[in-house]
Amino acid sequence: MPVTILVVEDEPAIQSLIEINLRRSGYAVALAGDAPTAQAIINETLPALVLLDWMLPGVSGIEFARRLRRDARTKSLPIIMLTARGEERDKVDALEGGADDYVTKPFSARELMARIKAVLRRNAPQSTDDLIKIGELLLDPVSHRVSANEETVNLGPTEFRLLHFLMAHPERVHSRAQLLDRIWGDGVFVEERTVDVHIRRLRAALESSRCDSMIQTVRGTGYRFSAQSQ
Amino acid sequence: MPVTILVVEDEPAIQSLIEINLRRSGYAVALAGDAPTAQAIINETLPALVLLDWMLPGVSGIEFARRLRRDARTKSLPIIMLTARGEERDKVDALEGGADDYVTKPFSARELMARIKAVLRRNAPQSTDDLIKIGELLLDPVSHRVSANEETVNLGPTEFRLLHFLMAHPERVHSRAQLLDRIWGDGVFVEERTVDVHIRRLRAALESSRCDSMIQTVRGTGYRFSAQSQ
DNA sequence: GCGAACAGTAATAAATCCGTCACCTCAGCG
DNA sequence: CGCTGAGGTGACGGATTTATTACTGTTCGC
Repeated sequence: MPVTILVVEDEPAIQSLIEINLRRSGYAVALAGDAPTAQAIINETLPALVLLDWMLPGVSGIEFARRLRRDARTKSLPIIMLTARGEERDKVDALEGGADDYVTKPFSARELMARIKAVLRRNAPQSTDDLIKIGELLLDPVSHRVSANEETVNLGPTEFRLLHFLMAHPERVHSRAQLLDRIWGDGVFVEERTVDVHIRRLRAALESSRCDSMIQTVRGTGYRFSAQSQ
Repeated sequence: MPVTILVVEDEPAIQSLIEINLRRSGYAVALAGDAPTAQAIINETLPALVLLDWMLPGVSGIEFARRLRRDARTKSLPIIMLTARGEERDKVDALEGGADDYVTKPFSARELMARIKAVLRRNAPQSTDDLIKIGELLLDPVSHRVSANEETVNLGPTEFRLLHFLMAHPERVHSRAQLLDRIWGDGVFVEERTVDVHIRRLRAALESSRCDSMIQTVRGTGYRFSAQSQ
């Protein structure tokens, strides 16, 4: 059973470009030029992932994403946003609107495929007690231990939770707000910049094993944990 | 008797490397260089887990794994495969062949230990009357005795139960609440800080044999018993 | 009943950690 | 090139978490 990806994009050129690449990578593709069509397709058969253009005729992509998040059936349907270059606000809105990732146009086919794969992978059921190993970094939630290249990494409680979250959701940008929500908890009032400081402390702890490069800054948006450097 | 792990691996260097690490973590070890020997050992005494190299002379590891899965007596014997780096197909085959987990070579001792622990935890109750030896520490539930480096360690009743529990569940953080539940009993009302005091007393008793470092504090979470320092 | 051993509590000391702020750096842009 | 805003960095004071010690009451064997 092939994995189906729904592409919501109004420009035919881009649409078919994406379609070709998706098919070549072995995905089944569903196409929609606007939100209503997309909604109809989703009602019919739930795709594994939605590639969603920010600019859509009628209902905007971000609005559509929010709608999907509201509906229980599509609540956890992974969404990747396609945004125009440089529109920082778009990125922020996209992530806060519930997108799992975004890709800025013009994008490379390879990048898009990589992100799709990453999002699909991370959507696999993750029991929070499993060992996580990414690159040389090893995190064991059970013994509450982190090591890199055989060496123990010492972390404070917050840094540990931060790293755990990041490694459980790798290859994905997280806004500071999201990180605060997921790691600090819901009703906590802390400055967003506090995240920076903990990121800093985490990086410092990973520096000796050169793993600090896995924690990457996405300017204007947030942070990302990634195996591939930059 | 402690938990026995069967290592099936033809390279002597790797074999002994694994053996040393396993022993240090408190496991008993059985060694085999090929499938027939391994089979003989298994027929003799069922180990708690099998570490199985993918590349074996004669019968391949994967074939051996399948055979174990076919036999009723070894059907649910946990298997961890050792596969060569990067061979994705191997991993898939290994898991489909019935392995519970796999580790790619070259692997870190730490990772291997963590995975073994995880697999054992998944399908192992614990016989509470077995002799436990981890590092230099030896605890005998039957005679109610503890020794370290041949020297007897004197413990009060609560300290003994605490150490027993910790050694029965090593490499694992326990919150104070969990410890109170499991060691003091369910309906007991005691201050959580009391745990600290008993940990202190336990450490003090282990100090002379330098085993106190095995009882580790995990700030913000609880305590952990571990063979590896820090 | 007496003393030793032990458990639990509380008070105090010590060790870490946390959140902010101020200041610095640097990329992106006109 | 200089501006501007985002992120990096280092320091600090307060807050939290643990360690340690002392103390009290209890149990149990004798």
